[in-house]
Amino acid sequence: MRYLRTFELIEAVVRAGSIRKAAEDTNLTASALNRRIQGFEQEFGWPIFERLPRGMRLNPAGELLMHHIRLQRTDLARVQSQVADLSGERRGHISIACSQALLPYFLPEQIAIYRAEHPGVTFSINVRDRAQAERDLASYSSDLALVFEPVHLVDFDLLYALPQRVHALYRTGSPLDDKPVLRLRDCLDHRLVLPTQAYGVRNLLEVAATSIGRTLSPAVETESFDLIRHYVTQEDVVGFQIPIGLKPPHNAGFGHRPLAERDVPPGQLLLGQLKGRALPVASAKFGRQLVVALEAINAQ
Amino acid sequence: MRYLRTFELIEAVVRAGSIRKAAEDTNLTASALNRRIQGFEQEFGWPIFERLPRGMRLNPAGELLMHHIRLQRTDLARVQSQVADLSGERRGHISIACSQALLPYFLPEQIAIYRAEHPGVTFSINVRDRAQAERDLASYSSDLALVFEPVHLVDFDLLYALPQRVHALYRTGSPLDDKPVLRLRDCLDHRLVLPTQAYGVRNLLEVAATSIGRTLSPAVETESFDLIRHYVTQEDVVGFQIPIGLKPPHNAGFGHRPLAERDVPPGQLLLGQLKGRALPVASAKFGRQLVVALEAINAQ
DNA sequence: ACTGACCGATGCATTTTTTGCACTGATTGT
DNA sequence: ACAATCAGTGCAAAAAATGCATCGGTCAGT
Repeated sequence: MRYLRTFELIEAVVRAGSIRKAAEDTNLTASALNRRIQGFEQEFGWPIFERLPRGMRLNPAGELLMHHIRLQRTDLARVQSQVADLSGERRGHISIACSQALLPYFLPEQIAIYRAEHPGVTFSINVRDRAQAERDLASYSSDLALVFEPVHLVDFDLLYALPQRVHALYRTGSPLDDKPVLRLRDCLDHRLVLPTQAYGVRNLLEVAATSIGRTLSPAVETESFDLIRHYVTQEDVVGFQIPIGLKPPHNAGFGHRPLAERDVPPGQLLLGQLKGRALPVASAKFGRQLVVALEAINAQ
Repeated sequence: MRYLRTFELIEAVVRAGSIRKAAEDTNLTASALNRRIQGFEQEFGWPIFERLPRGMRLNPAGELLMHHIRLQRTDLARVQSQVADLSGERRGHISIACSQALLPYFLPEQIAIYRAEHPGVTFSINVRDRAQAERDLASYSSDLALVFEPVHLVDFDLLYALPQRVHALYRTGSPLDDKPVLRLRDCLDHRLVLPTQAYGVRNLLEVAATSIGRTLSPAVETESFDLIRHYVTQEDVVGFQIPIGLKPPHNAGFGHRPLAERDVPPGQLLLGQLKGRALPVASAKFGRQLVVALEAINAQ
C-alpha cells in the first residue's frame, strides 16, 4: 500500500533508532527519509520524534501516533480479509500468541484442519508467556492468544476457558504409573524437572507445595517444555505439564498422570482476543474453530 | 493530510456519483482522478466501484472500505486531539447530533460554558431525529448524540438518561394555567399543535390518547418545535414539548405545565456515543460536562 | 584536548510520479 | 440519428520525491 509508505518509514525509524540506520533498511537515503519524517510532522502538526545526539526516539505524541498506525494497518487488513471473503476466496493471515504447551499437538492439528479447507490462509505462531501474549494483542501483533493462566485480564475478550489439571510426567516403569491419580506429596519425593517461575504450571505447583508446607527445589529448571518431556526419559525424575501438550500417550518413553485436584487446583487455558477488536474473517473463523475444539476436549 | 488524499478523492467520487463531477469538486482533471482510483484499486487488490454507464457506484468491497476510511479519519482526529491535549492546549472539534428541544437553551448554554474555558474548541450541531442520530454516530459523523426516546439502541453507549415529562404549552391567560399539573383530557378538549409522527413527544401522546380512547387530530402539525412555541401565542391552542426546551418561563406570551405522569409517562432524553468508540479528548470532556449538567437538572 | 565516528539537517541536481490535455469508445435519452 | 454523458488512455508538462555532497553538532576513546 503506497499511501501507507510514510507509516512504514516512521516505524522503520522507531525500530532502527536513527534515520541513517532506518534509511539502509528501507533502501532510501538518509536525507530523503529525513525529509519525509519532517514533512509528516509538519502535516501532523507536532513533532513525533525527540532528536537526540545519538538518534531519534518517539516522544509522547509519537507514541500516541504509533497506536493509531497499528490500528489503521490491522483494520485495513481486516477489511481486505472481509473483501476476500465476500468474493468467495478465503484468504488472509492469522497470528497467534500461545503457550508452549500448544505447540506439540493441539495447534499443529488445528492449523492443518483449517488449512485443509482454506489453503490461502497463512499462519504465524508466536510463543509468548502470559504477559507478553497480552501485549501482543494490545499492539495488534497477534489476533488470538491461547495461554495458560494469564496474569492480567484487562483488554482481554475471553472466547473460551478450558480447565487443565496439572499432570506429572515420569519415566516408563516408574512406580507412579500404578495409581490413576497422583498425590502431590508422592511426586515431591522424587527429583523434579520444573519450568521457570514465568510459567503457570510452576505457579500452581508453588502455591500447592507451600500450602502443604513443602518447597520446590528442582534438579533441573528450564523454559522449554520440550526439554521437560525429553528429560524425564533420561533420568528418574518427575516433570509437570498440562495434558493438552501431552495428547498421544505412552509410546515416547514416559507416562503421565493427573495430580489430585485437592492438591493442585486445575488452571485454565484461556483463548481470547483484544477487547473490542473486530478480527479479520479468517482469524475470527479460526477462533470459532478453536472454541469448538476446546469444547470437545472439555467434554471428554 | 497529504497521505489521506486518496481517501478524500474516493469519498468525493462516492458523493458526486461520477469521476467527472468529483473531478470538478476536487480541482483535478477527470483523467488524473480516474487514474488515482484505478491505482488504488490495483493496490487494494479489488475494484471498489461499479462502473455504470451513468457513473460510478460503490460495490460491496467499496462499502467495507468506506467504513475503514471513516474509522481511520476519526481515529486520526482523536490522536491529534490527544496530542493537543498533552501539550496543554485544548483544541479540537465536537460534533453533536441532537433533538430540536436542545437548541433553544440547553446546548447554547453548555457550549458557551465549554468554549469559555477552551476557546480553541469548535462545535457543529446537527439536528437529527432519533434514527438519523444513531446513523450519524455509526458513520462517525457525530461524536455525541442527545436525543429524545431513540428507537434503536444497538451500538449506542448510554452516558446519561434524563427523564422528561411532557409539558403542555398554552397562551397566557388560558384556564389551563390554574392547575399545577394538567390532565391529558383537559388538553385534548382544546385545539392542538403537534409535532409530526417522527418525534418522541408525539409518540408518547399518541399512546396515551389511545389508552383513554381518544385520538389526536391536530389543527397544526409541524416538524418545527420553534413554530409550536410561537404558534401557541397566536391562537388559543395547546402545544406540547419537553421542559428542557422551555427553561426560561412565562415571559414569552405562553405558559407551560407538566402533564400528569399517570396520563402520559415521562420519556427519556438520552446522551450517548457510538459503542466501543474512543472519543477525542475534547468530545469526551464535553460529554462529561453534559452528564453533570443533566444530573443537575434531574436533581432539581 | 583532540580526533574520528555518528547524528540530523539542508541546498541543489536528478529521477520518479502525478497531472492536464486531447482524444477514444461505449451507453443513454430524445 | 444526435447530443450528452460516461470511463479509460497516450503523451508531454508539471510537481514531488529522492540522491549526493556537505554542514554543524554530540560523544566516546585516546
